[in-house]
Amino acid sequence: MTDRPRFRFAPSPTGFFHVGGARTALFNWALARQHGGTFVLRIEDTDEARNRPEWTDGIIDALAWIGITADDPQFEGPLFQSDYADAHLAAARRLFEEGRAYYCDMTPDEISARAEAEDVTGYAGWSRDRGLGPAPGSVLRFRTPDEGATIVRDVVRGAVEFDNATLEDFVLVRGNGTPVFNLANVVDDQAMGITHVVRAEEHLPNTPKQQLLWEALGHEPPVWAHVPVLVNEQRKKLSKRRDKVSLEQFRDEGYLADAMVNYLMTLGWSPGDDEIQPWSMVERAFRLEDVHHAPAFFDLKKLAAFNGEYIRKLSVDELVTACEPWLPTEWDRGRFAAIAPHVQPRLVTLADAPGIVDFLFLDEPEIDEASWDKVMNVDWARPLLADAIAAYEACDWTADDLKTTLEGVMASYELKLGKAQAPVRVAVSGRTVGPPLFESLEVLGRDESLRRMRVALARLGG
RNA sequence: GCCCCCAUCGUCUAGUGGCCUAGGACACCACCCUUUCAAGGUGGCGGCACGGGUUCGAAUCCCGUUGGGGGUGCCA
Repeated sequence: MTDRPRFRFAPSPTGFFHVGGARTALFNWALARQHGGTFVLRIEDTDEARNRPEWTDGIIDALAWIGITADDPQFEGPLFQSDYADAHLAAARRLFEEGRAYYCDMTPDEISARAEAEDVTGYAGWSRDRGLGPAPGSVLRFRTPDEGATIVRDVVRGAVEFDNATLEDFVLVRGNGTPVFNLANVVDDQAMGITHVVRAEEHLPNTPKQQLLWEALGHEPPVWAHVPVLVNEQRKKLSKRRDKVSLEQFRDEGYLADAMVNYLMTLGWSPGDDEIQPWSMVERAFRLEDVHHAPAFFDLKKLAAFNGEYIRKLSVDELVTACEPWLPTEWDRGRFAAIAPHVQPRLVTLADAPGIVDFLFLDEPEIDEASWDKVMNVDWARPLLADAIAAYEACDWTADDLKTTLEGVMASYELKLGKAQAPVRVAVSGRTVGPPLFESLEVLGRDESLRRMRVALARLGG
């Protein structure tokens, strides 16, 4: 690798940050870090994006969330494609003057008509020798070589050969005078001193054209690397329409950045037998050469498993802090902290937290009728509840004591603790499932717990 | 149609000619633990797409087939 490699990440703003883009960014970031290089953020802005600066801010925020922070010395940007418009046109002019490109005044309709008539696919260089000059409505086309092959040396795929005869004379500048993606892209990369282009595989077919442009413009092509795309369960490229692809959405649903980053890095690459690895390790171990070649399924279930694991690794303090955005403002923070150790192993996402312990904060528990019917429709439910209330009135109100006391009560019913705790649980929480009962009671407090139990008893006709 | 890429358990992957009776992770199943639900522990199920070569030996190399995907814009 060159001394100070420069990697570029070139998203086009769309109002959300694609998880596939996040992975590509991470790959570039790891490389830049381990080689002391630079991560260049180039915004490939369009007219629409130019009018929406918040889209660019969104990209920067999303990158920051996954640890790629704009104030890091190895981060450069954002740079905007639109700022290089003059350079794009200057390059086009130069290509024309040097005979590497030519003007064509055929309309798309004329082209398809002639292609059909001559039974060829696409544009067959019909204006190559017409000596046309620039004119309104005319496009500038690149004169691709007729013979030989363009060989793209790709770090992950090896040498990929494209027969030049199959490369048509592609458009460089549109009829309205604006440069096309391939031209702008190459000119920008050159202007920004990019040495490594690491991007998704969908760009591979564009690469021979871009490589030809690099050479025509007098530069050595960069190091290319095309990483596999992310696909859905139907093995199709992840699409915004039908797949959950927005990084912001995962963030807002309570996925941890560390979990997301770790999971994303296992798509197309593996850190070894232990997949749960901190970024500090991943950053050192990642190798483009080791990237897998086949598309990878973005598996929400595995992401969820990673997230749960990362949540369980948090200290209780960290967990409480992390949950903050999802907690109703009126909830007592001390009370949440007290029960937090017991919600921790039950979380898939941080957003799940409130739903698990809401009964500790509500004035009245929300009684799930199905749970009530299931648990209370036994003849021993009412007497056991009555006995429990009586025994609890004289109890120390610690989780241990609450458990021992209930065990004393249930002895006369010949019940196991699993059964005996059910009516109490439903009386207090309204549900059959939830955090450990006695710890919950301790946190809820004597008065409120007993009150709820009495309400339940009354409903049972006691 | 044409061009390009790809192919190991359901999924993500390890594997670079003998360490492979193919390893790990997620999911799934069973059991253990247990205060419900989780978490945790143990075990299990499950794969080299197919056909030809090359080689003493192939998941690994070559060819073909089949199957997926991507690209084929005056989109990016």
